[in-house]
Amino acid sequence: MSKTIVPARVRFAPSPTGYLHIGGARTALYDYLLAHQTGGAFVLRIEDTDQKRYQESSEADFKGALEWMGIQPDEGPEQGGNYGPYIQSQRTEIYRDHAEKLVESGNAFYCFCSAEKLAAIRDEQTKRNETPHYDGTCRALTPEEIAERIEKGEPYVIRFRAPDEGKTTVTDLLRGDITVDNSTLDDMVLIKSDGLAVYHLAAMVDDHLMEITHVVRGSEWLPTFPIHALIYRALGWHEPFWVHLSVLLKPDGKGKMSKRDTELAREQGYPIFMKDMNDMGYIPEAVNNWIALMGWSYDDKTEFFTLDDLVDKFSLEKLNPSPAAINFSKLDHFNGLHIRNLDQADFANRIRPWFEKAGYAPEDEILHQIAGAIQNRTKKLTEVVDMAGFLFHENVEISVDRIVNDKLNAAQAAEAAGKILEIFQGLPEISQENAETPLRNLAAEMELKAGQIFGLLREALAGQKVSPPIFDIIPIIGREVVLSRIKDAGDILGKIN
RNA sequence: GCCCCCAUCGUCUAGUGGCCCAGGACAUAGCCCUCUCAAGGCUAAAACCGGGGUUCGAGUCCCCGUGGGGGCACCA
Repeated sequence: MSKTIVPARVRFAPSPTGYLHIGGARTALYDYLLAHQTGGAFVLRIEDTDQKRYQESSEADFKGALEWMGIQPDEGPEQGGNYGPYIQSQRTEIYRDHAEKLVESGNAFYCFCSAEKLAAIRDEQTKRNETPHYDGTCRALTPEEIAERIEKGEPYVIRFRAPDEGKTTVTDLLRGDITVDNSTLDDMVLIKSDGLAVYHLAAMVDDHLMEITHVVRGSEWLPTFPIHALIYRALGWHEPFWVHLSVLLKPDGKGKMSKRDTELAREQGYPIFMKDMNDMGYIPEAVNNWIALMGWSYDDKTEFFTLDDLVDKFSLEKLNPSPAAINFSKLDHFNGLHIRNLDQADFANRIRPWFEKAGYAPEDEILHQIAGAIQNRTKKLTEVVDMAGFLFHENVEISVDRIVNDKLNAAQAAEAAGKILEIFQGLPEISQENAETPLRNLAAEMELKAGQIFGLLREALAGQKVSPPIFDIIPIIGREVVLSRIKDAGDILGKIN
């Protein structure tokens, strides 16, 4: 396996316009894996050149999400580094300088066309079934004209001058060479009339200046990829390795996640945003594993990976260029796997907040026992209170309907409860070893199935149809509670006829 | 409409010309285990988009078609 020998400097460069979602998290994860595998650096850069869409809360959300995933940046706004500042709004001058350089070399030009005019041109072109593109009006302006119009205070942008003849070939690590006709390339805006750079310039300048070796980004950048390479070349820079990740599709495979799908998923208990993962009962180990496998695979067998495994085994070569539909039921599966992989003390700590939120105050010893009883039956942490909350209750409310049926009437049930009570009272310690056989014998004696006795007991102790194993429950609630609950159940059943 | 990318079970995928009458996982169904629910074990059903090439031989290479996705902003 050819691993990247050179330490990779990789950047995760989100735009602070909302919450970090699964797709962004995947990019960040791959960035982290590549950086750590090669002993390079994982850089966080905030791309906030669009003040209209800016959301202040975003940066904290990204930070929190990465922290939760356990993938901290090595360099970034918070941790600093030798290539800062790491926030693009603080690098405006740098982009301007490079835009000027491109103008001087003839690779960019000033453009005074108004937004209205541009829109009109686009409408025309669309009507004629052409690809909307800049019509080149300002390409031939003389330096004098330009100086004059700037002097007059006319707003302007700086556009890249895309070549209009020939072809451009760029190389994506997953797809190989991609060649386009230069005639299909547009004169992209580099500097907006507000003086700020747009992505096409800012990201290229930063990637170069920050010595990024691998640009890992979503495939929505494929159409403008040639422009980006051309900007690098126009500046005389050596290109990084380009990796365009496949898009993540919604679960039915039809299109990428939209706002509506996001809400639908939420209603069904599935998270799209990383911030929701924890509240929805998912643990980061599982989420990382799950996310890593959407668009990447290791071999034909292995699917369970810890973060460390991933750092060790990740490789760009095994990335899959085709779009992948999100599969939430697989997330549930991985969550179960990773929960079971936790050691019991760790699991106990993870479930503690859930019981606390429900108003219980579990002692360490009790919590540890509960953990042992429910760990391998937990898929999402959201379930733990439903499964084990009754253990904290003063009393449980039994359902007679679940006990009494045409195979077992109330009188028999009451009798059975009484017998169970006698058996337990006669035992110095109620454990599986010394109680199971007597219970089974009781069932045989009463011509009942063992399941009926255990079902009755379960209802008496838990007030639930489903619960952890009875002999796991008993030591947790203790002998006194066990006896009194059985007695209560017997009393209730005894009053029915 | 134009440009670009992609194409193996319902879904995620293995497969880099013979090891593939295609392997694994999720989900689904059945069975076993079993005090319930899980977990675990076993089994079943389930795919190489179509057509042309190249080759002794194609899921694997090439072309065309079709389908899916992405993009076409002074957003990223």
